[in-house]
Amino acid sequence: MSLKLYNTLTRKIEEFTPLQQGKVGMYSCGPTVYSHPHIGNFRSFLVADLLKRFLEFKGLKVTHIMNITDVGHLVDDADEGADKLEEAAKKQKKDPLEIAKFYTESFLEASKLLNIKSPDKYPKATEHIKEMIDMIKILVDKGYAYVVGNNVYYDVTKFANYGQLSGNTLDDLNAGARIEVNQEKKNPQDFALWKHDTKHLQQWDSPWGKGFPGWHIECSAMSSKYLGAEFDIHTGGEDNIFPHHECEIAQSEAASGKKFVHYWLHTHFLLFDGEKMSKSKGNLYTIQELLDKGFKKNAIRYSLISSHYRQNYNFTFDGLKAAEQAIDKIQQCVLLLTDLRGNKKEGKIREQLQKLASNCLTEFENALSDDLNISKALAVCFDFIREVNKASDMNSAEAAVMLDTINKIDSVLGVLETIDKEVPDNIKELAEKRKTAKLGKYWKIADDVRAEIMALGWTIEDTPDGGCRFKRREET
RNA sequence: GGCGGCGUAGCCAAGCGGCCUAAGGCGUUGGUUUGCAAAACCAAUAUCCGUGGGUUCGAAUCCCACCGCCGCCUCCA
Repeated sequence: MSLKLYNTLTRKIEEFTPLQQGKVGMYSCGPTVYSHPHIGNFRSFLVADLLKRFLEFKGLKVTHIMNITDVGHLVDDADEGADKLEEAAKKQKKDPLEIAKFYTESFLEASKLLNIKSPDKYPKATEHIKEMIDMIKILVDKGYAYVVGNNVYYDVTKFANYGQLSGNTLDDLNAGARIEVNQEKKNPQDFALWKHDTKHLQQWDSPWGKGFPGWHIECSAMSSKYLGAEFDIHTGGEDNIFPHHECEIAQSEAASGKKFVHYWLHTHFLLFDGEKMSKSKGNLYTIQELLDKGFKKNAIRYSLISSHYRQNYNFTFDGLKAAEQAIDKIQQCVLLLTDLRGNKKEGKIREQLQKLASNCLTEFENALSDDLNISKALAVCFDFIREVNKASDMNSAEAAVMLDTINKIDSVLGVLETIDKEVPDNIKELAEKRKTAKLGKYWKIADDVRAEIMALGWTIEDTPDGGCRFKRREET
């Protein structure tokens, strides 16, 4: 089944056709590294990860780029004031790059915990100033941008399609203007490509004097450098639609004369307990804070990807607990299958089971092909698991097929732990002790030993064949 | 003010005109299994999809009105 995606640009669900057969170029707006990223940021990054993994599941070769913004966007409006990185730098009395480095590491660490596949490149804004300047020069040469003193602005009236992505018209924007008009600009909506400000800590030389780049140009410059002027997919949070992505389109298409991005995907905001997350409400949790509360990292991942990306998902602690249980259910099935596969029970793969597995994968793919219908995909997964649990008479070849199916599903979901087979000797000894007690029907002793094993952080479960299975109650 | 979305069981959440006497997960209750557990399996947990109208042979799904909630509109993923 072909992939269908909702394209913000056309406001329609469209069939996805890559520019080059079998290959996909994908750009995701990454973090601005001035603070620890929170779960809301990560929902957007996880949606990009889910999409990328699914494209790969379908056999496409994905080139994925995610920028790291280490030169700040401006705090107030696009024209005045300090930028966020600079503010953090001043507050902490540190160099902006030091701040950026610190939070970049925090971001990368959390990404790793959430099992986000590393993009092919994480380009940094400060390492692409030259590319940005080159693009600004082109825009000035072509007449889309104008220079006023040491500043360069983009003239939005020169770009006919300005507003196409967000649905804003210049008239609407004029009417709703909430900020004071900068006298230098020809039109209130014109945005800065290059700014001069002697107070700014980060400054670079340019044809227009010392200054720093505007806050949209980096994505235009870096995406074209790594993916070409025209590419397939661009992802980001819903708030990026305007002005950021609108301005990106204006810059990129004006500079190259080509269509910029074919499919725009925007993840809606996460709510926490039904409310918008914000600093003032104190509900902007970071990954580390949730781990500190005892939640598991894959439960966080599961929770954040388990609802549709174009829906405001309501994130709750209860939801996180439910996610832990759901993952356990899959994990438990993997344990069962691993045992069955190792049982050396010979036999052919029964047609009925072969079909169960292949149907599961087909339906899973169909579900996600429908604009990433993850709820449906998870339902397929759990239906499959129920059937597998019922077929406990499987031979090892059959178990291997089922295991393979779950692993393929998890190549997209990315929530399973690799099963740690290393059971410590002391746990094994206790298990032996319990077994002996059980054989002698000394139930009290057997139960005490089980409690002891529990206290050591392991769970012991008896299997029907008289053996037992260990599970470590994982720390996060 | 402009634009957009949502309201489905105790909770989360699919379904978007007939296969719905409404998926799936979590939770709860009962049962099977077990020495007891755990896990698993079975069954029950919405006769109905915010409210009121309408269209239709047929609506959770389309239209209208109303109520409630939420998001975006140059800080934000």
